[in-house]
Amino acid sequence: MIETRNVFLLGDCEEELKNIPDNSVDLIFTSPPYADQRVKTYGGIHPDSYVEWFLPKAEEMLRVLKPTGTFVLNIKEKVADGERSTYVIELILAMKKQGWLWTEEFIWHKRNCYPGKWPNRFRDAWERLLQFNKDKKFSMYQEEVMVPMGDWAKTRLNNLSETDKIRDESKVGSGFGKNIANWLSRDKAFPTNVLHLATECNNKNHSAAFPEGLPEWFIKLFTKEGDTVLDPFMGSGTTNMVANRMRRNSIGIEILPEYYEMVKYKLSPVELYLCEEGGKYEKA
Amino acid sequence: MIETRNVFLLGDCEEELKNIPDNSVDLIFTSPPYADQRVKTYGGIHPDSYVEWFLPKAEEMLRVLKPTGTFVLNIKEKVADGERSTYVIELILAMKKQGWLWTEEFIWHKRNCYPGKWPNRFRDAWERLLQFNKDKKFSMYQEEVMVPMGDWAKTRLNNLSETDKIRDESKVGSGFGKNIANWLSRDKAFPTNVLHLATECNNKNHSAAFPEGLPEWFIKLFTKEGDTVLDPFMGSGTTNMVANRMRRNSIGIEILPEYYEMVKYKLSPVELYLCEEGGKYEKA
DNA sequence: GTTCCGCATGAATCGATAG
DNA sequence: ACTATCGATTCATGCGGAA
Repeated sequence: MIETRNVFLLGDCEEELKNIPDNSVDLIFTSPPYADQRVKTYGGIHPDSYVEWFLPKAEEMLRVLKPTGTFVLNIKEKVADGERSTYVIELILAMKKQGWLWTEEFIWHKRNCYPGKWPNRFRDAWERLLQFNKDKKFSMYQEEVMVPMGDWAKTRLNNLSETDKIRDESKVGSGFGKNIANWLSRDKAFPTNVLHLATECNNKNHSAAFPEGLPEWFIKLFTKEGDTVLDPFMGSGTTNMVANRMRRNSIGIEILPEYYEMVKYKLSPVELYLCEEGGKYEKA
Repeated sequence: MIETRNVFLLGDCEEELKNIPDNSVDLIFTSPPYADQRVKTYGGIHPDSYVEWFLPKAEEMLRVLKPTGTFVLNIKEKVADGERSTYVIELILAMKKQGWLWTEEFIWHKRNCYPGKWPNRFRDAWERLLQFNKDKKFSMYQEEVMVPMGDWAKTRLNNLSETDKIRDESKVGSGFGKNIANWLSRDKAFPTNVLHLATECNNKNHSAAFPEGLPEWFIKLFTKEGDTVLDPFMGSGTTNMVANRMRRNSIGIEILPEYYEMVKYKLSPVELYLCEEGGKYEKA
């Protein structure tokens, strides 16, 4: 029997993070409000002041993260006046000055991105997953995401391939589509820093910012059972719910009471799990 | 009969670019030596001085590009001492100060055949394709790169137009409404800003920096026949060869005599093409 | 029970119109 | 002139009901 603890805090994470001890969190996974987005719900942060807004929060996150821990930041800059805004890359530079190591940048390829057509631009189908660390020696459990090819192939082929194969075949001679057979013949899939996940566009009470598969992958990769996962911009609590299911302790901070209450209602502060052969993450 | 002109220059592009007139190039597509990469061939540029090294060259490129033209820069920062280097994002900020517009960042997802494994990092499967422009109004031929629609289109195409009509009627209020013709007989969709191309695994007598499909896609997108494509870091001449095949004029600058000679040998300064029904890019 | 179809809707972006 | 709002455009996905 494993007991997993959930802590939910209501308020601005810049303040609420101060209630969390130094070096106590194994993974921070979050998707903050993007600049000028969600103006109605979060008030909206102007691109020009985004770095300044985020930096003190990042400072607290740096404090609460264990030296072996990892911070994964899901973010994407929007277009302003025909150009990509630079606040995200400015944030990277600023966080480095703050003491963070910018270890890696993963790409989340959104298969079902928002539609639309413009004369000067295609649809934006990717977001950044910036990996930051306190120390060069951090915990990483690669084998947890190096799943057998059987499962991975099904996912890849179901999610990706029918469309991709068609598109590939139309590009003969350009190097497209040559290597699909290679993916099929492997017994182990080696993950890369590119993730393919569809957004979940059909949620009930709320719109999830990201699919569950996203936090799940990083929780597998950077934590083990019993570790602690923090989301300082909890929103609808996707990260916490997934962490919970995977037998990790979770901390969530949310500034909006309606989201805070909703998550508290959905997830209990203590969850009990039964250890069973074969069944992972099964609730007791 | 169409005549296409190729110009090859031997030398440092910072100097050689000065031989090219103002506002004369429609597309610059290039993959410069990455910092600390290709140490043997280019001498290697240290990450700390990369921006400083690149900037005067970018200044000349800004001069030779037409106002309607586009600069596509294929680049990826390497890992140094466990961290991603920041010279690429610093370069973006510096080029903006120089007058460039950072219009878009495309992702080249490299579907590679050779996996790798490190204790703290997965294989890097993507590179940046940074799009810069001089002006907000630039030429873009989107219909040239359309891709087949997803699977659902086969069975759901009819329904989609129904759905769309209904959705449209809910917004009726003024004018003609939408153009239904856009949806009838639609079998292609516009692509996104994520490109899937396999790296070329077959080794030739040189190591190509990128597969032919990469310049081909951007040449289709940003130029028409008879336009001029420039690669200031020509290397083995992939960009020029593709441009040539697609009936665009090309300019290539290369600092290493052996590459320069090889390309001159492969590609003649003037190519003649026969215009035929149905056959695109067929050599006379 | 499968499969198929109807349908709603997304961390989007632009251009026109209104204040 | 400059900003805020709004309508138009578009494609992939999952759910739920129908065949």
